[in-house]
Amino acid sequence: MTSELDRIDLKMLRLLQNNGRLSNAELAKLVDVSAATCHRRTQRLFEEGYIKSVRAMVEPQKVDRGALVMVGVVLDRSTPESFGTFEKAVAKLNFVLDCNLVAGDFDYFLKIRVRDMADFNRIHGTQLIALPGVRQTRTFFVMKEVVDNAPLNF
Amino acid sequence: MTSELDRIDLKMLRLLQNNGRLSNAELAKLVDVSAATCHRRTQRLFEEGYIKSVRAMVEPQKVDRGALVMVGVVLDRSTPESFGTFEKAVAKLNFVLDCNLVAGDFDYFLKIRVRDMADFNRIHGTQLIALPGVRQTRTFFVMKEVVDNAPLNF
DNA sequence: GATGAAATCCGAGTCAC
DNA sequence: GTGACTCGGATTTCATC
Repeated sequence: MTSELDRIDLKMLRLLQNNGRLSNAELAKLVDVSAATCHRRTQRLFEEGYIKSVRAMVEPQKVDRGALVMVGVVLDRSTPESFGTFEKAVAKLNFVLDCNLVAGDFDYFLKIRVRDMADFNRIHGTQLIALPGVRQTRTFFVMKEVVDNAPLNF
Repeated sequence: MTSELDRIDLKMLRLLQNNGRLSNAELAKLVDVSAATCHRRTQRLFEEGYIKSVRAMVEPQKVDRGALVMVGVVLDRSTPESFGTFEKAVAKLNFVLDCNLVAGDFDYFLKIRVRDMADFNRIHGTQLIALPGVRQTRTFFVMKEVVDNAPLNF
């Protein structure tokens, strides 16, 4: 059963979001509870799904994925089957970081990371416009990343 | 000095990206090196900036930030000062997860997380259109998150 | 139900090689 | 790069409230 989070749980979540490598002992000191209690509470945050995962944030430039592109997609038809087919296909593309169904001028917005513009153009021509049901795409090259993946505020 | 990554380093990066809680001992087994070697290599990945940080991924719905919104922004003027002022102001808004300067019909794209639509409307009226130099904004409410923050493929 | 103290166990970090 | 050793933290037990 998922019960409420108290002030200590929230503080732990914020601390772990900003530094997932905190040891249990360190975290316990920061939130002023015993190591045993801290351990139990952390377990609960995982078990009850408050923390989905802990992830090392890899620097994209360092692994040759320095180009970020936003792509707006419009589908041919707005049927549930059409959406479903498109979504299944997109989920397999590992260069797609985000894919969101939106209300407005586009059906979907994609956030994509690739090596460079040439790489994107190749992928666009071979994989994006080839996605099922795509009528048109609009590409927005990112010229500067001002804020990238900021921690969640809560 | 930043030298190249070999096959083992890359494998470690991928493993840590998918599970930042892996202990050094576990990681060492997975990449088939001794714990001491694994430890030194991991240190290097941090020191040389391959891993920016390790983050607990908090489930937005669980902390009352279930609404995701993409916002396209157009500025009044396209001067460096105008961009700089806008960017400084945006960086202070803790509900902004991403902010990217793009080429195309908009100047910036923002990715925003809030409690709900009512919350967004309040924020839009009081904080977004009030950002320095904003001529217009276009809001795309996210109706379904198909892929959210997928791990980087490299 | 929750907690913290203590006891055990295991891994991190450091050493020599 | 490996293996060993030491020390500190992770995890469990248990008494207590």
